[in-house]
Amino acid sequence: MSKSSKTPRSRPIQRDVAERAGVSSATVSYVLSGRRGRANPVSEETRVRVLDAVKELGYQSNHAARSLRRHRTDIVAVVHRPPSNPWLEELIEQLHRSAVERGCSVITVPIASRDRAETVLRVLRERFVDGAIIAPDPAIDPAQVRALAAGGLPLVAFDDTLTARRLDVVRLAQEEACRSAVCYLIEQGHRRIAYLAHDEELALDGHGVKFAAYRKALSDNGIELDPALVVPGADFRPDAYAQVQKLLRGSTPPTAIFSASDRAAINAIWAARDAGLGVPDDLAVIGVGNTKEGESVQPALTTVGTPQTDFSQVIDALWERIDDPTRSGRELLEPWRLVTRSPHD
Amino acid sequence: MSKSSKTPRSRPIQRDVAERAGVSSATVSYVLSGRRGRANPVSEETRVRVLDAVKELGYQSNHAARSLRRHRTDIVAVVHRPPSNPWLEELIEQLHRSAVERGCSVITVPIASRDRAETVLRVLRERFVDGAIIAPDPAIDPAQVRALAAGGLPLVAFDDTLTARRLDVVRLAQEEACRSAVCYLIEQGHRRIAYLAHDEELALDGHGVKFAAYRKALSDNGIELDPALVVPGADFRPDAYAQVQKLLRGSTPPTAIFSASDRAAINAIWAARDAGLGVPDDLAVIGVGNTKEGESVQPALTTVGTPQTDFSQVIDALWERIDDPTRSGRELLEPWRLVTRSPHD
DNA sequence: GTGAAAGCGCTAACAT
DNA sequence: ATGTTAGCGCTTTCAC
Repeated sequence: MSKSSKTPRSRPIQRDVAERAGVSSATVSYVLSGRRGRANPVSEETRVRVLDAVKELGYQSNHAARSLRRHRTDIVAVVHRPPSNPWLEELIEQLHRSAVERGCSVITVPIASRDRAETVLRVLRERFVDGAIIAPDPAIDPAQVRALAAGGLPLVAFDDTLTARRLDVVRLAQEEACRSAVCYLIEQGHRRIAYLAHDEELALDGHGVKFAAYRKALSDNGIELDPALVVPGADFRPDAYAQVQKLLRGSTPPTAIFSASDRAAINAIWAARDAGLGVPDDLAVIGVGNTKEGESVQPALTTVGTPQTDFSQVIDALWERIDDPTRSGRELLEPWRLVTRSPHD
Repeated sequence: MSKSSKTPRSRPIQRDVAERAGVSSATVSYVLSGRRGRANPVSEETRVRVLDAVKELGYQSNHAARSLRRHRTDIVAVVHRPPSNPWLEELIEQLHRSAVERGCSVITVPIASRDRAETVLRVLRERFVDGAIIAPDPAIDPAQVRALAAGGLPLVAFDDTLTARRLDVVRLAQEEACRSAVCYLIEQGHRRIAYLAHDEELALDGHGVKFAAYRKALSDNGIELDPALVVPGADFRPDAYAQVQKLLRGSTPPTAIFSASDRAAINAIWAARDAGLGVPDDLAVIGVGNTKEGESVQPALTTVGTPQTDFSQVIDALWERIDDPTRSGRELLEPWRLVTRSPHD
């Protein structure tokens, strides 16, 4: 009895292909993966026979076995907190384009909240991926990012506070940019400035950088924070619309809004316009993200964000770190800026 | 010399833990993964020793090895075409909640265009995941979905035409619902109805169901299709705004718009309002998706989509198929409907 | 140019 | 209650 008559498997394996082509499993591997490092090719005749057998059997290589052996998965991840946004999708798109050249696939790992991070990060911890980019403001404890990096996982994180130790970090200088945005409103004479926060930011103890920037700008200018002006809603458009609508109907409505997302800022503008208010005369609005969308609102949205969206530096940093995981940490600078736009038309 | 003095590895492996705890590698496995099927537990004392060793060494199990052995990865994927949308994010969120109970992680596989599908689907073909949900209108050739299912991959696909053979399909009856939406506009007396399409739909030869529905509704009512009224822009808000703005400035502007997404429909409404037109009097707009956001626009958006967003049936179908991949294909019905909303307030 | 064989790190029978 | 052992399916020396 030959080896071939083992218990029937659900999917064909390399050995099945080898037997069908009348070669060894090693040869099949050479044909499919190329003989790395060696110049010795497989003869054209065998190559064809193997390829035919592959097609006939519908063979697909087994990823687990391959990556166990090769110590790499050829998959990279983008870790982010939903909801998605155009900035993130551009990052993923560019990573994708770059990844195909390396024969690498891109997946995303959405993490909705910190309490869920621990379980989901298994995908990174257990080396399911060769490396990852961590998008700004993920729902992950910084300590977990450090732990992943310390574990040797190639990582590039958009983060302003993490030390660039065993990972690369991209500095956005979010707090400074956000502070300048709120100060800008104050310079325009605004005193009652509302803050439209991401839902999870208000839930966290330490609060996030954007809220910190907001508070700092107010206190630096001797303005007392009115808790009634700090509301959630930056995550979802309908929430933003409803929250702003409620604010504007209040007894002492704000004259300006600083929104943690462009998304919400735009809905704030709509809520104001639907309430019969002029923007920016009756209500000034500043968003965060510098998305294309902000350019087509009426009036165009003043916002805070990265001036450009060329992620090649970031992506290259990831590839380099994957190729040399022990490389010392690097710090990239893509500082956010205040992008003021005057009403157009 | 004991086995322990092999060449130094980058990460500790089970054997390292075993040696440190003075037990066998099998015991470590039992402690960490539980003794599946068996009732025999590990003694409390060894358990603690092993766990201590794990912590001291910072051991993380190797996913490739584990899944090679266990024939499962405990990872499921959601395949979709960017940009993301609230409906999709709700699906992912619910899948997530359900997955953690099974000790399963969720990843997403964004596929931007068909020509990129082949390479990216490696993640599914090579059994990187235990199963997948394919969101509506993915950038994948139906033949590829069939091939994946035929290969034995547990799959649940939102699709109206695929045969529920070796996969489960969720029928949305998109075309019928979209047709009824366009017919609704025609009944209101509209003759010049524009179609705001997803970018890739216009690029494809066969065109998509939404465009087909649009054409059918027009021809059924004896209205000739004006190519000038079929424009892309449904993917990105600024594009939608610009396209509608251009349409409205044309010599013979449309009186109604059928948009392939709520997202774009809402921007169509704003383009109209910004152009000084009344909605729906001067321009009627219908979207697709039945998103929450459509409720807070002024006027509220009439749309086409799933009335509810409880995905438990779909998610359960995935788990059942993963547990029994040979189960015959099932057909789920979540038909889209026309959701008419009159101007509110 | 091709094959034999030794693992990659883990789990699960089976033995003790 | 714990250890021994035989692989999972693949890649990669090394020998021919």
